[in-house]
Amino acid sequence: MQSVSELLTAQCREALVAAFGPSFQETDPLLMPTNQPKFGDYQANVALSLAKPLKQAPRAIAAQIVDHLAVDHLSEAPTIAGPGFINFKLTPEFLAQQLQQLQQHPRLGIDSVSDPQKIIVDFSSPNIAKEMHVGHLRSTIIGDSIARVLEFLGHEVLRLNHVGDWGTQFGMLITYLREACPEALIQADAVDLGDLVTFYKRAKERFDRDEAFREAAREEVVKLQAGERDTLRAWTILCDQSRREFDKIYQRLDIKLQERGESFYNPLLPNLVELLRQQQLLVEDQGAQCVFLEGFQNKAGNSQPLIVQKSDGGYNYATTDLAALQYRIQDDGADRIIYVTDAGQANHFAQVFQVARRAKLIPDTVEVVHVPFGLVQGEDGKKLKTRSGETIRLRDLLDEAVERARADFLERLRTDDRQESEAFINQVAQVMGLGAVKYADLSQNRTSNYIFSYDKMLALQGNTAPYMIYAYVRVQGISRKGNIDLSNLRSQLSIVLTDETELILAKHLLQLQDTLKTVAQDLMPNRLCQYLFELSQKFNQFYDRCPVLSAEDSVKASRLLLCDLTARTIKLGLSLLGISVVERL
RNA sequence: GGGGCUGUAGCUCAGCAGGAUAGAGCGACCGCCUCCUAAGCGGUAGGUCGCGCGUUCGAAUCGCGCCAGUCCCGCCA
Repeated sequence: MQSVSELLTAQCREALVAAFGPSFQETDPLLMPTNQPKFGDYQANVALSLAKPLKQAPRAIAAQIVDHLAVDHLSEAPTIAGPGFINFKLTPEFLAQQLQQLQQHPRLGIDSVSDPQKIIVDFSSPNIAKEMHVGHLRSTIIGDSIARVLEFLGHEVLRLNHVGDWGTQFGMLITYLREACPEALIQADAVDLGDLVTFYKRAKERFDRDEAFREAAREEVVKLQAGERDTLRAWTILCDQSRREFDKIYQRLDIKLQERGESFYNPLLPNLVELLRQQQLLVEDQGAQCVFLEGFQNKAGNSQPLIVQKSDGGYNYATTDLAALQYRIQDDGADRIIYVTDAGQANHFAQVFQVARRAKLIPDTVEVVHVPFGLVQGEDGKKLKTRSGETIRLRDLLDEAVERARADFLERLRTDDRQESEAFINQVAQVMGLGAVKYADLSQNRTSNYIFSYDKMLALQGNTAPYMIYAYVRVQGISRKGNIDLSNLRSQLSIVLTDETELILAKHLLQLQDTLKTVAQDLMPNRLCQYLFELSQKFNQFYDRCPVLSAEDSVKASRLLLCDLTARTIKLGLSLLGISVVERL
């Protein structure tokens, strides 16, 4: 379906052309929702911006546009207000007709895109032999939501988990384990992941202070890269073990993604360096193979290098990312590649993208984009560091969230003197707890930093997942109470919108498509959260003022329709955030 | 030294392809359950949109400069 704003925009375009000629075909009418009800529902600001080129007064321009507007099938007569705004107020009849269409549309009015793209979303990406912590939560949840939205819109999405399963860290860890815990290297599950993390920290300490250890670790890396049998087996065991732990988390969070770690690209690295050499981008400096960057300077004011091959012959993660980029474009056939990582890597990606462009690895038709998010900070405003040991483990965080939701729900049951089955209580706790965690993260503009707080993350009131789930449950309550099968509402029922809250709700229901398109373009799930929160607010106001079941038949029918559309929209919207609902509370 | 991000109400943040009187949640205070579940609804209080200059008919939004916080910057990822 065409959205209301698309319909109005199209009409404005036609009016512009009719009034001022074909050269205005591409002029954006600058249509947007009004910020105040007294100005109607939408406003077109184009008249003001045309004042200078047309050398006419904005209000006079607006008048000419209005003269050529044919919008009486959807709006009351447009008015010119203030310095030259054109205001539109949608008619109740039009809204009713649009709602009817929505009701019959299997995807709530959202058509699949006509030009599906192959899109890679690279997210989550924990490191092998480390535990997932709150820092991984943001990438995982934001990436998953972006993938869900793009999938729903009809794109072919490849969700890639670019796990850290290669490199110096393994040299350290394996070297350390050889002496501290050799059984971990030959036998699966000889130690658990928590112990591995401890070993990793100790290995890192040794690496930082012990020259001989450092040398041994490097040799181990060389063996790994050469595919030496012992080392490779140790590596495989470590990876398998970590993978099982990750999968538990992903299963719990209902996140699907395909693992393709750094090691996957390892065989491609020599060719990539060779390619850079052929492109004459490579410069040897102090034994390392470098590409000197444009626009990046070091302290001395000289051009900064991106090292693609170390002086010892090893490769860096920049090399891997370049190889991955090449593979994803040439072999996966990606049209758009999205990297969801913390903002601290902005420089890195800018550099990698620059070198890739200069090496002609990125055709003009392919979009590569870093989707950064702010750091997870402690209460002190400092970055939560893995090495500090104060990091909160992801699985503990999720446990805590579910436990709090459960305690809260039990308290409510006690207050209302209700009895419920254990299974039901568990389900509510699960949905509410995990929903709260995900929503807390997604509802923030991802670029801002995130000060970690259990209390804020797990709040169950206000702009939270439970608020929206509650609105959804209210609709299901009406359905149960009235014995009404909402999925079976008569499609030709008449709709009468009279109360202000009904009109406001109806208008908001019709904006889902605009919202999803924005999210797909800007990759900002918080816009969808904002939309759903406002929808729930508007529904609750409607619910407060407009009885449904006790209303007379014609009114009741259209109110049921509003309820059903609201519930379906909330359920769909939350699902695109990776959040599920319950049918009752 | 260079660069990224951030700075909006007591707190946490939306808004930033320029648009009419800057919004929400939490917290505070005052109301609303004989009526579809109050995880709800209504109301009050609370802001020199970090500071300055500029572009513009119009700037929280764009540009430049400054201040503050945070992160990154050659062989870790």
